[in-house]
Amino acid sequence: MARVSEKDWVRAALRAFGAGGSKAVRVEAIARELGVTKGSFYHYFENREALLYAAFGAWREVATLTIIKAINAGSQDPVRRLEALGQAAFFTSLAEERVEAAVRDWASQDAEIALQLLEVDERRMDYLQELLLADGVPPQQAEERAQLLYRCLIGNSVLRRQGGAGLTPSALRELLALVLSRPPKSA
Amino acid sequence: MARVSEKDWVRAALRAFGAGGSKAVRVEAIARELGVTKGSFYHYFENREALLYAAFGAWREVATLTIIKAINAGSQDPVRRLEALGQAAFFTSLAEERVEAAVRDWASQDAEIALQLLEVDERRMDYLQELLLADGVPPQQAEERAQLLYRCLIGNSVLRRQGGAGLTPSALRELLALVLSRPPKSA
DNA sequence: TTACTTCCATACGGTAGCGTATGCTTTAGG
DNA sequence: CCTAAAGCATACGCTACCGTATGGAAGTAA
Repeated sequence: MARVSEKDWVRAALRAFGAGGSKAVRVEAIARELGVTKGSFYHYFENREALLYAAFGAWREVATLTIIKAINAGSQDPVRRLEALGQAAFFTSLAEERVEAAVRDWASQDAEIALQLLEVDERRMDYLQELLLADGVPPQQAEERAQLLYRCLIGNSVLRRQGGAGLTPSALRELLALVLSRPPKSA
Repeated sequence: MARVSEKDWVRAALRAFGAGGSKAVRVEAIARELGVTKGSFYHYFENREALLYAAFGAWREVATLTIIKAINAGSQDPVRRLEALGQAAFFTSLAEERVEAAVRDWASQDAEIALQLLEVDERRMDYLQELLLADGVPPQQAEERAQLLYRCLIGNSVLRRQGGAGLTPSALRELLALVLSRPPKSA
């Protein structure tokens, strides 16, 4: 085995993290996986917690911006952007979803992580709201529907991760039709 | 300390499970909490796994039926039932949500649990679909919207558990208005 | 009481994991 | 080449678990 860098440790930690949550990030296990011993680890990191936070930082950087940038790089039409976002949520790799789920799980034990995760969620919902506003949904509804839409995406991710079927394409269309509809005024 | 029953063990296990997931269900820790030693545990259970499955069974029994029965015991009007269900999802104790989240987390590691959890989800979605149908939503939309609504509830539970705000009452009203609306035919 | 069962304590062996101490290699600079 | 630092191996102590073996105490029934 060649030399192992700090980034190698973080990458491997993210893999383990996605596979089994924060408790699965074990120094000695990852060392074996990388073909080295703990000696390497404690050369780069203060302790196990430091590795976990580093892994979280790497995830966080990607989680908020990558998708949004990818969407924005596509069509200018907000409707198409919403569709693309739905598709992205639909086809996102399970590996990434497992990491995000593990982050949420970890957040329930670590207040600092919980705070930062909240910010990620806020930013994503703001983006959804922007798209809805850009499509002419009134402000009041746009905010509420962004909350609803985001919760649908989260819920869908949860169910997919469990092996349940994702949303059917037609249900996805229905979702977009609903959140983009003009206020029905009916109850 | 008085004698400790098998049910005491299961109850305590559920508490630990909700607090820290399946890995937090530790025989010796729970024994301390109950004021006994492992001797008691291994008298009632084959091993740790048996306790976990017993705890899951207890959860499962409640998770599917309790809410549905409570709703059905209320108003006959499907709209009011949906509202009540939204309120229930909104006000459900965090402790119960944490247990459910821990179950979902566990399911990602245990195929047997994953299967049974899938059935729970199916049953709940069927119930939602029934309510929508009973309110005159066309079959096609009812099925899709049941999926959407359920995902919203799951997503909301996830966010609440993280310390995020739950749905605002007005967003909840908007959600119900959307899933109950007549097919808008617009996109 | 006696005898039997249920329930639990004590003590042990074994594994997995964290963190530390210490020194051996390999690499880079001069 | 020589030296210093970076990268890593080895070995240790420690804790937290699981599971087992065994006997004792407490309830119950005759």
